[in-house]
Amino acid sequence: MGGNGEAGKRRPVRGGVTMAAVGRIAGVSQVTVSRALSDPSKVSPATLARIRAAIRATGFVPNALAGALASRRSNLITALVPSLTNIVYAALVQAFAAEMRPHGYEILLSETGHDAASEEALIAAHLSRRPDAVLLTGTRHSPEARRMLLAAGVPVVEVWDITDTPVDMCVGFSHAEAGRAVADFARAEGQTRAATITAQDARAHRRKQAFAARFAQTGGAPVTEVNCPGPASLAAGRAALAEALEARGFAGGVVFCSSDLLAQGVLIEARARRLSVPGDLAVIGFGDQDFAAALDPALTTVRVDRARLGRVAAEMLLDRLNDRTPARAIFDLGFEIIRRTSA
Amino acid sequence: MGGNGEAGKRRPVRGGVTMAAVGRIAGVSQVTVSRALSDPSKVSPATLARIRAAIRATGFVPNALAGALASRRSNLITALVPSLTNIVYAALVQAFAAEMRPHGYEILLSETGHDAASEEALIAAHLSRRPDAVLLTGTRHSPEARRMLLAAGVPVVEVWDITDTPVDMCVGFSHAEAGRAVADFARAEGQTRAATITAQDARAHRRKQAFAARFAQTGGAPVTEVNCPGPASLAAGRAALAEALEARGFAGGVVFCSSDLLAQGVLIEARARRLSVPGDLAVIGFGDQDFAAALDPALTTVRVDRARLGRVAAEMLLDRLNDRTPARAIFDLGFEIIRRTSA
DNA sequence: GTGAAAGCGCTAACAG
DNA sequence: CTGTTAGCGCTTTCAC
Repeated sequence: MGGNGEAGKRRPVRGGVTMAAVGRIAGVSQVTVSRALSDPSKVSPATLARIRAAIRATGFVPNALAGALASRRSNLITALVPSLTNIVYAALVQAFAAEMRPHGYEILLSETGHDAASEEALIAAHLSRRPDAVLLTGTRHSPEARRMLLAAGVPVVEVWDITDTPVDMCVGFSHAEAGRAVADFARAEGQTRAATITAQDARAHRRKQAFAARFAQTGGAPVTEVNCPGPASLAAGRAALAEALEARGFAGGVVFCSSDLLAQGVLIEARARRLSVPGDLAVIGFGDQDFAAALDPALTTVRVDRARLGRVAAEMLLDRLNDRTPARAIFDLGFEIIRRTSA
Repeated sequence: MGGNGEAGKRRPVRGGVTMAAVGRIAGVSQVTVSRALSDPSKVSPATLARIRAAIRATGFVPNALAGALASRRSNLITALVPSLTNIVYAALVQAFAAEMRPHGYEILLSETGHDAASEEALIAAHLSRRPDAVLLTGTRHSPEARRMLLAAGVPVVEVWDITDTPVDMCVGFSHAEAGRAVADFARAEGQTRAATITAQDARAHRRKQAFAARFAQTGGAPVTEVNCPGPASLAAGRAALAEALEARGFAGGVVFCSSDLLAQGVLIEARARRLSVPGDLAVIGFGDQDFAAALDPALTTVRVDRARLGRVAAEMLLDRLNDRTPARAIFDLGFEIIRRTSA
């Protein structure tokens, strides 16, 4: 006992103190309480003090639902990402939220799970909350989704990819360009044979396709393409390398993985097979995650500035929200190949 | 040009179609539209068809703000986690959201950043959205935070830790117990010297303290405690081992890390120093992340079923939301030491 | 500096 | 099966 825990208790009364109640206690009308909260300078110091005391005494927490309904501003930003457990998207959201919160915006976050069909339903669900802005991952959306977004009339930013025809604005980089750049890098290293290991992710597949096409076009051998069934993981990377080597006739060369995690799995599998890296196997990851540089051998990979991506997305939205015109509506953030020792 | 991109366009009219407008088109009153949406069986097939046609024609998206205000149900769950980029919390939220979404609940997510002060402000901000339930990480909250939560009168579940005095309900495990169990494990292995490497995290510190106390109490040497300044990372793990070895007089034995990531860093640093694992250095992680089993040597660690944690938290909340009494308000999920080869 | 009145777009009774 | 009447708790506008 003791404490106010009361574990297991039933739910008490809901919906608490109102501005009207606070006003009654402070001896003012409800509007004055509203003003005290939204713009204290419009209220005399004396009444302000009484109102604040009443707020403290009652534990008043304003009802943002009512406020949003009346003002037509929800201070809510809706965000849709493929996965929360993928560090790439988590870091992006983290940076985005950190930028938006100081401006009074809260983030309503949902996972789409790489599933195009569910995105539409989620967008509808989110729009029903009347967000002030929307953040989406990727630039491929159903026509109906686009229609709803346009009809909602709110700023929209699509991240992690770029397109000439965003719903509103976009910030990211060209995945096809990235794939080609890696192919050129590998060819320049003198690689003639290549394999790709790709997790289930639309953008990863675009990188892979561009890589394979360019690699072959520039004189490399046809690329061995291994697709992992689920999300990226160490184990999937190990299994994929084993498959490439044993079942797909890949005899060594460069391996381009769709994520650093996959690449780490490849590194581990290579060590288990006594293959030298980068001698027998040159390994290239994607994402430049924290651990990439600390691996042994250090992982050569493609860096995308995820935190900057989140910040830029936030800035674009804030520009629109404050009726400023964003410097650019289509922002190519680019990428960078980080050469370390694995390739 | 082309497409409906119109990148850079100004914001069009906000606040869209209302139920009243839909009703006007369908030749019914606004309430009938409401009924058609909430319980189609209460509307005749003929009018239902007309209403649906009108909804499609107008692109009507219901205003959940107004609905929540009127019904006093927001279908919103508020969740507060220390960090989104920490896989431990991300996985928990993922499982939790997956369980809640089919029941019509959306998740408003915020990061507290291990900062107790900001938690209070965030709780207030979240409560202003009138959530139907609240999920919090950890069981240590300011008195004011507890007061607000209690006053809100909504179900609350605290996760990732347990206490006898939850605000409402909790599900997790005892971090002190976990620390002691690891100490016992290490002592049983014949370890007499130990070091801890701990990231900045209140619960990690509780595990460490319990570990150190138990290790010494059972005859082990005083424990070398290294605290990392920031969040866990591979690099931090490497640096911490170096510090223990070079500056803190740790001469080998068992190393208990507050996360698998840190442990992986230790493994890498050990290899770089030509220390054998588990011979010179026995390494124990925490979390049993995906990669733990795939490392070489495979990492001995403490497993906590994060997905189950999320599911159980959701079930507890759903019980309350449906006026059922949860089977238990305090749920000890336990943990398990997974013995692999690193210790 | 303060208040009264009128909604925001919906749900919840209560009639018919 | 359908409509009418009241709000939900705020912000906005216009008075004083």
